[in-house]
Amino acid sequence: MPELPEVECCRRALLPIVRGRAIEDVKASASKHVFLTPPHEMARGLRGCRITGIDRKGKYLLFRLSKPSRTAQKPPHGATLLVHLGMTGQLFSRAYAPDKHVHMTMRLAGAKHLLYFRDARQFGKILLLAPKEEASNARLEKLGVDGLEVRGEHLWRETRGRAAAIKALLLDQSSVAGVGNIYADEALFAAGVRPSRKAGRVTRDECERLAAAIRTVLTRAVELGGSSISDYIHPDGSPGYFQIEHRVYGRTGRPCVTCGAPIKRVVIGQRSAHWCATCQK
DNA sequence: ACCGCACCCTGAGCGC
DNA sequence: TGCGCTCAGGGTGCGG
Repeated sequence: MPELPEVECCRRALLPIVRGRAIEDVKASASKHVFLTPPHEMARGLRGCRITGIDRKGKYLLFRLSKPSRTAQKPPHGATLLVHLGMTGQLFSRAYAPDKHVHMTMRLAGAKHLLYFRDARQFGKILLLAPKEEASNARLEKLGVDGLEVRGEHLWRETRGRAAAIKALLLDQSSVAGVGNIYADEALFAAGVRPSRKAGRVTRDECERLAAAIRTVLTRAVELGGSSISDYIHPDGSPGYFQIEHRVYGRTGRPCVTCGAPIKRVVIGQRSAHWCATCQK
């Protein structure tokens, strides 16, 4: 499911459902792939915590937790539940009959439905961070500038001297965090830059256009609720609509919306890249 | 430091 | 129906 817009939509939809609620019970599967914190430890650590908020960093969701202290003082607990949705991860809270792909179920005090984490391919990750671990967490530490805030100057610095394709660099979360395959293709089209261009050959002017395109595309996608292709749906089960505005992604062979030439597809960095040979230089 | 590739896992869709 | 193949929005880790 998840690039930045889908993760952000998930965050916004879940926030009013979970904020302020206590976690009464947790059920965890035995998946070694999904649980970076062992399931037992995860369940034990979460039980009794209150969810105070949800932040997002790139494609990660950070559930902020506090634990009522038995001693009268109340220093913030500060633990964080880190969730990455991978390719097929879903977080949702609605009437649902769990199947074999559900890896974690949380019962929240006073909530209408259970909160589910489901992931068929198990590329998603769940991790519990102790209060002081977030700052030193390698996964979070390596994330670059968030896609919604990327500037041309940043892209210019990141791309200098780089021989890899610009698309490969956009997919690298340590340069720009949150951009994935769909939005990289869409942003490159909007900026008129071929995905295969060596990053180091992208001009200063194009870096400005590309950064602006990334921000615009991501912002618009968030407004439309993300792209619902394959199995991405909102926490309440409703779809997003940005796929209607895809101009190159998934449109191989169909006419370019600008010039009519057939959209091409090539593989870059083990991922398919979609682009227009006329409009993108 | 950087780059390209193999790999992790399951399901859907296609041609035969 | 079933088989074998390709494809899928993610990231990590390795050798060169």
